[in-house]
Amino acid sequence: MRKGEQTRTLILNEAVALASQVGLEGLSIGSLADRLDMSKSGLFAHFGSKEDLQIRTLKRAQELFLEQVISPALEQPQGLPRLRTLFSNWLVWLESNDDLPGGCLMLAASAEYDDRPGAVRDLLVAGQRELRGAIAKAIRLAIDEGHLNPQTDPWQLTFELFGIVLATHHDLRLLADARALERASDALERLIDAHSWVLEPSVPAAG
Amino acid sequence: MRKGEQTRTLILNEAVALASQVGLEGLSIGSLADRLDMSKSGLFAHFGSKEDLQIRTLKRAQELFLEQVISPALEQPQGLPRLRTLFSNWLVWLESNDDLPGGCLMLAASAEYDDRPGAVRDLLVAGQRELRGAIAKAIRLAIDEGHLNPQTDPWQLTFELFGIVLATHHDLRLLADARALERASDALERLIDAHSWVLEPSVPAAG
DNA sequence: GACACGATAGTACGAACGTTCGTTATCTGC
DNA sequence: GCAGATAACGAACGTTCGTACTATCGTGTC
Repeated sequence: MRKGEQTRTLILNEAVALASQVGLEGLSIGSLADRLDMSKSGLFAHFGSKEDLQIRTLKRAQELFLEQVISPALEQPQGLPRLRTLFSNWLVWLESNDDLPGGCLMLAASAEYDDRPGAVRDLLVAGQRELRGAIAKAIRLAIDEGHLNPQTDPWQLTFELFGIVLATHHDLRLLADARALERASDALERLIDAHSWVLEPSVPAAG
Repeated sequence: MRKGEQTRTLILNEAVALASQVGLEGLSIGSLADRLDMSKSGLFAHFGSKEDLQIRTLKRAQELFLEQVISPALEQPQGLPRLRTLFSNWLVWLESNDDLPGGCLMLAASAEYDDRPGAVRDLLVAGQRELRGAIAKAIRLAIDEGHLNPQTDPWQLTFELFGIVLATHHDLRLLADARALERASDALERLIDAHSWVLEPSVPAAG
């Protein structure tokens, strides 16, 4: 009973790494077995189907994200500190190659499955909804703490923050441009500035 | 000679549509032939290899992007009008299902190939560099026209603008959330505001 | 109208895919 | 240390993949 779960975890960790590079669809049972010096059938026995393997792999990645990005942020005080920690953890998650040599698996899978209905897509949507909710909540708390302007729309700010993360991931991965991290930080600060308390609203010259 | 190019164009248009849904890697010659009521071998004869098909498909999509997004924007006067047109054309491109029922092929392919070296990836990188350059140039012209603050970093603003587009694509595709378009517009306006001329810098209450 | 050539179809191939099977090896609880 | 359960194996299934070779069809030209 114990040995089974042990190797299953081993398999899933390798699956997360491999899928981050070739995608959840490109993840093949044969190549995964080769990487682990296992037989194809021996590996397959741990999962009823390929879809099951894909789902468990995705869930494992979501678990890692929770451990490495969300949870540490929740230990920070409410408001901007928590929000900033969340963001910087997220950037580390994007560039860290320890568990995900091919970048964030959820982002890769989102692009891969946005037009493929099924359990994998449903899981992605659920995870994304949860994540957006968590960010919006953190923003709401920052408003409550007086760190952000109460006119701030949490969902709008969440949207824009997510956009920065996406652009960072894109530039890090496709363009291999490390400046993306600095750009992301700058963008975050400008975003926070724009939603901070102001004595006088800014006055455009023309308009 | 003429018939060949004609059907090749037909094939590529269908390939763009199919690849936007299943990805350039998921694009298979057999299924593409079925869709066009052609034989696999007859279709294959038009392309020396699958990679060639993938590359031509991607180039066709880049062509469409140029026609539908970039070129119309260049007909607008320099500065913010051109920048706004570029952006709104881009949003239409994202949601329009005429040519790309599965969303922007370049964005999908970028996620798919960011870890697969080869000609496809090289083409993606080149296209992305070109696009970023075009946006940055439009921003520079907006600065020259006095529409934007001369302290604006064109590359930074390009990065953030691209992030909004990515977030919009993500929300439209994965979450099927049409509000993304409004969020994108709001985000763009805030971004422009932040880089417009101001009489007095905004003063945060705390800091 | 026949010829030539490009365009399409047909067939076959080796490899890889996910999956199932029966068997063997290894672990675990008594 | 034995018995039963679990884990891993190797082989084979049918299907699909990309690709190659050959034959037929359609079209444009003299």
